[in-house]
Amino acid sequence: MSISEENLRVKTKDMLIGALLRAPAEAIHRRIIRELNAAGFEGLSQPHMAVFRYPSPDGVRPGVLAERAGMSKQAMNRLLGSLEDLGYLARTDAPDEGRARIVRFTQRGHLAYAKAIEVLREIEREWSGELGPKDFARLKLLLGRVWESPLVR
Amino acid sequence: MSISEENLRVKTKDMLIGALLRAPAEAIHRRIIRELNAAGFEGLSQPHMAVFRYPSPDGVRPGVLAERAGMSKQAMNRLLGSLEDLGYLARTDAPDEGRARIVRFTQRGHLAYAKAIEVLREIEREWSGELGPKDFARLKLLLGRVWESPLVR
DNA sequence: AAAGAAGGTAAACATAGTTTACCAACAATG
DNA sequence: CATTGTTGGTAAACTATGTTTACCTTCTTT
Repeated sequence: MSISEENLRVKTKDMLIGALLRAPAEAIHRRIIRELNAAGFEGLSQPHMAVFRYPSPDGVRPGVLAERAGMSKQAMNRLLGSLEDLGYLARTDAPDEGRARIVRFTQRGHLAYAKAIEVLREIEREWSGELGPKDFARLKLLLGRVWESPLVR
Repeated sequence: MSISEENLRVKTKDMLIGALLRAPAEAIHRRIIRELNAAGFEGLSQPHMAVFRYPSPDGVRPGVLAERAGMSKQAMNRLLGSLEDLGYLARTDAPDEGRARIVRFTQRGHLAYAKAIEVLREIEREWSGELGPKDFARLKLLLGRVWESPLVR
């Protein structure tokens, strides 16, 4: 190993939970966008992922999506307009609920969302191969416990 | 539990690794910015975190930081200019290395970075309390193995 | 010496978000 | 039952943050 490589190599032992979560989360994020585009779902970019993510936006009101994504209703509404133009979803009137609207996937939207899930499952297979199925299951279980706790709120 | 609450509640079992990593990573990210600002390190915002994160930018060239952050050298250079104006760092000439420059924390920069680490350690204590020390250690160990693997590249 | 590569910087531009402002539908209240 | 307030949504102006394009300086190569 060269001196520069040794200097660049990072010490996992010193790493705190922030970086340990951030790095793989970002890598996954980028990969999903890349593979969606490659699979013919063009036009989808980073910001759109605030909509195309768990839990599914299908059947949900715009304001709720804005809150989930931690952004203003106006910003979310623009994203929705953009995704509508790209043919992934439609905003329909909610019957009997005042001015409320409801976001619905189009056929194309359903396909794109399914593709994203497919990519994620492939990533899970890779991780499972690297860590071993038992340890990967453990990892998911632990992260699930974090999610269910008040820590993430 | 009301009907609407039940509908909103999310099923951890169904969650894929993307959401399981993303949600806590984002929560931690926001909290660090909030607590840094509250501790008197004002002006620091989301984009600055591309610099203020592991591994430390201290002693590193701007181009390397750009690559680490996955952004253009120009965008990084602006961030660095902003952080320089805020008094957190300085770009100094690198001796005997052509046009190269080196990023150095100021006193204030060192203090802010130390504060961020302190917040992270507090978060780790909280997680450790929630999961139990053993399971939290396991979680970090597993994430460390992911980091060391080619999965994150 | 000339050409090219590496590192950095600057300005124009595009994108994506917030702020401000407004409209429509329903609920509550006198 | 008219007025007021609340909720949900939308539009436009503004702000920030990033990329693209272009250029400068220093060092290396030929």
